[in-house]
Amino acid sequence: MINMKDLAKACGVSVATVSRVINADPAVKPETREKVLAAAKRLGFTPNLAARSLKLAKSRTVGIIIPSISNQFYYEILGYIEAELNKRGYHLLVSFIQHGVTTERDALEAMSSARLEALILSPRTCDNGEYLRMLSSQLNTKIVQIFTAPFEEYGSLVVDDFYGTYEATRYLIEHGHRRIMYIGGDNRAGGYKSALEAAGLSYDPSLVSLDWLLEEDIVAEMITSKGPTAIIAVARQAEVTWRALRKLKLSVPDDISFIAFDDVKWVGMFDITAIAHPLTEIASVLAKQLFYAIDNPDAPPEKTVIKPYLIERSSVSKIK
Amino acid sequence: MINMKDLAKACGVSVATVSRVINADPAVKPETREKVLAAAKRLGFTPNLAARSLKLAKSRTVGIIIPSISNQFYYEILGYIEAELNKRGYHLLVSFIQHGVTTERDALEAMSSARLEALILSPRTCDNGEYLRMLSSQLNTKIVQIFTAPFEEYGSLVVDDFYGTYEATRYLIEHGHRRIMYIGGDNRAGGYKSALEAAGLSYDPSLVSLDWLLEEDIVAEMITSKGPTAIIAVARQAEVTWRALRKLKLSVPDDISFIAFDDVKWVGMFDITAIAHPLTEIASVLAKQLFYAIDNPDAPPEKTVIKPYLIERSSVSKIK
DNA sequence: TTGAAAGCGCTAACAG
DNA sequence: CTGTTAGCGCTTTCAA
Repeated sequence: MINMKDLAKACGVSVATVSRVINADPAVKPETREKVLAAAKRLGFTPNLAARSLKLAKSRTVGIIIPSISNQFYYEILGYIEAELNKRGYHLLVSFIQHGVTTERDALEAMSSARLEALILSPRTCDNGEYLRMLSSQLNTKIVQIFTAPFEEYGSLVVDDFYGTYEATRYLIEHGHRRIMYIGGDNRAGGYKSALEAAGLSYDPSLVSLDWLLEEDIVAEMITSKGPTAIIAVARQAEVTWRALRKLKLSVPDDISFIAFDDVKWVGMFDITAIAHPLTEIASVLAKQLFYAIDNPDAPPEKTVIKPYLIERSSVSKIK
Repeated sequence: MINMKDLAKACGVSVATVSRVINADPAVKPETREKVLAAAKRLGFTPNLAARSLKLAKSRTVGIIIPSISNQFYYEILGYIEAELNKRGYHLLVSFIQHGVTTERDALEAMSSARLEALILSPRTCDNGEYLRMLSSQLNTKIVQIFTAPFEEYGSLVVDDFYGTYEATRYLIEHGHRRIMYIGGDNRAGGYKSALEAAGLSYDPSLVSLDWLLEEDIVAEMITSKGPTAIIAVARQAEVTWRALRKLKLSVPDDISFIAFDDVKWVGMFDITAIAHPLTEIASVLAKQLFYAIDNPDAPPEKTVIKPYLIERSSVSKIK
């Protein structure tokens, strides 16, 4: 591969000059610039990232660790982020957590040799705090937590789950529902309770399941025994619940109303009212936050909370 | 950040020895190895990828360019591939093509400075042939085409679409269907025709649409006017067709049978019989092919064709 | 406006 | 078994 030395020779200038041209240093005589640029194009010169990284101690690379769950969003965000990075000449290094195959720690270790300028991840726990601290302090990698943010000391971008569940519940109440079942995580249950309270309804714990590994049959059983008029179900549980509804041959929204938290493809295909994450907003805020952190190494970490919103479709009926 | 020199000093050995230990060179006295390894762990040493890449003229990095369409598969494959790369200490650099934002060319240019050892992509056309040739010859990047393979000269891994459509058609015929509609791309239409012929049925062009940008209403119109007993629809068209069926209030499989080409999430949720790509197989073959090409730079490019398979669900009825 | 030269962290001869 | 050393391609200071 052709390098700066070759290019310099071909142009009859020094490597220093070539470097200046490639890096758009204005202190180069226009004619020289033209000459070098032309030769670079003709010879197909591409600067060697490794050499540059080594010299500058900066990789122009951002890493992202994708957890096995919540795939959907990550994927959609990925493309957007990469486009933003691209604009600034940055690269995107991706690492996955695969249940039973790779852990977050593996991903972190894999990433660390790349001397990332920033790292996007969704830490489930504080387990790798020490490692992250090392990345952050030793390698100067800016950490941005997304969706989940167990660490106080790093930047974060999370969705207001409380608000989302609150909205879903409020919407159902507004439509006349009183016996509303909630099947989801603990973190979002608060919004459910809160909306009930706000409407002067009592909270019935038997209408709530916080079990993450819930099975179809159990949900079906819960539905038959408790007889809710509406259900809010989150993420994977939404899928399980939907299957349960089909198994029970309950028609939505005639027999029962349904709201899914997380507007994924199948939810739309079934015309299910959903709480959605504004993905492009998330991605754009993420990109902004990322570069801000990179450009201002000493600024305190930014923390953003983004509100989800309800997409009204046809899975909720009005009860008089 | 701590480097080999620091580590060497801390252990009272030379950088060469440290390098040997880090690279698992067996020619190091066990005690020395232990000492270095312990210090490396204690001090949190991570080899600098940039320096190594520069020195070895190898990046231990594989790139993948993700086209805006056919997202689903890419995403599922991504995680798998990355796991394989990880096992060998390789990294995965990802670039996206975004309609109206980034072109394949942009992605290629972004990637080229990373000195990839291999590049996975789905070239739609031969447009960037020259650039790929440069990557391949100058940077020694091994090119692997996936799903589409317009270039003869590089390795490829494609799915036998002909076979998939053939199987779907055969399956429907076996179930007694005679008026089968096909809505999909030109490339897969052959299998449809072929299966009809094999069954002694005549090919009716009015039952076929090869329009990639088909609209729901047009499909609905086609269905009403032609009255097929079964439909095979591909990828995005499957979605459009499904919506059309719902709009027509046709019940599947009672009123009409349906097979989707590409087993994506929603297809499963609707319990639709589908032609599926064996994603884990694709990913594992891809990984194998990738490393084979990297490890054997002079071997001729491998070309693999993978057969899709039919997942029997409940969207096809038997006609007597 | 340009060039010479040092050095980023690592690997791999080569020498011992 | 271990150390010395050159050099990968680039940026940047200093000097001209």
